[in-house]
Amino acid sequence: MVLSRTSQYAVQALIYIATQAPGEPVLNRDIADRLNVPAAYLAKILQSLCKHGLLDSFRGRLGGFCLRDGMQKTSLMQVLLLTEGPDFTKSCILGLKECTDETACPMHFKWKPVKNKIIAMMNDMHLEDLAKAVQTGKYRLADLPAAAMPVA
Amino acid sequence: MVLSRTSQYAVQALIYIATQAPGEPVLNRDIADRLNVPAAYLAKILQSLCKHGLLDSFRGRLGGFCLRDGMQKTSLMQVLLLTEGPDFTKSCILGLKECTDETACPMHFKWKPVKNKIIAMMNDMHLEDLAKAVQTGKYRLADLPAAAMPVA
DNA sequence: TTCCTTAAAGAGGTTTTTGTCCGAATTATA
DNA sequence: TATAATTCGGACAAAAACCTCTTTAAGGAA
Repeated sequence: MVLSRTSQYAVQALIYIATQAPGEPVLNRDIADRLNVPAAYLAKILQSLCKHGLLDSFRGRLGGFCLRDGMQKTSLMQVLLLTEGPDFTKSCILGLKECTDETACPMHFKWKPVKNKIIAMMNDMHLEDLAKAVQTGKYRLADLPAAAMPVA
Repeated sequence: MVLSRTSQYAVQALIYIATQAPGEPVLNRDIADRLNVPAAYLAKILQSLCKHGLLDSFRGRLGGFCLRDGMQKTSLMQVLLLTEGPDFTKSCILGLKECTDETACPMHFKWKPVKNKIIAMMNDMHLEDLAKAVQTGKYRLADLPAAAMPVA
């Protein structure tokens, strides 16, 4: 309804990494297993997050990914601007290229405050806090694995 | 950010049709021109809206599409449930299949009220009202045509 | 009846998103 | 040094979303 799958994977992975001991690289495979997400695809996403400075990566034995120093405070908005693109906050719900208070689509003034709530929410949530929430055990980052089915 | 292009085209077209004289079929071509949207694609969308009972269609001369009787009161939510699918209102922002108050993702309780605002908004807006808003001339359904560029 | 106009239907094409695979580079350790 | 473990980079593949084309059927008008 709001985020691409790529964004969802990125956010899940970042939160998961933020729950792990800082400075201890986390394996792509472990993240993928934990989130139940395609590993090769996730690797691409993590690489991209590295290029954008959110993560550090280490090759070879004991390699993996960890949050770049200071990036625990990253807001979801910062992440989404990378994964959804810089126009993430600018979109008209009807798809008009130009939709401002002056030249508005008929939904503009109803949509605007809601959109602003979304933006405020994304600005308000930080990896750190989300990671802590997960660490309490009250919240889940991924669906539970399906129960093993008996073989007919 | 929220709606597929197909949904955007559908909503735009429905509002446009609602601005036209009831009972007077509107040509697919006219709608497409007016909204600056691919005509053949729009035709598919309108056909689907017919099958779902929002529109009536007429073939041959003086043919076209018009709102089915009574459908001026259709809410955007009704439209979006058709174009985005029945899970439109159920989605977890992180993509979890199950994300409820009991088994929640770490964003759940922040996202929930915002999602409910979106749902309320979509339930609140009806074709009729949006059409009237457009008829005042204060709101636009499509981008203005690009100004003709001088040739070099 | 014949012609023109229109939507219907279905096949197919393109683009974007999502996902896979493989070889190369890098690193710790035995 | 050799080996195993890991990310990197690029090419490729599959699926979904978006869009086009062609033919057919239907309806109104000359």
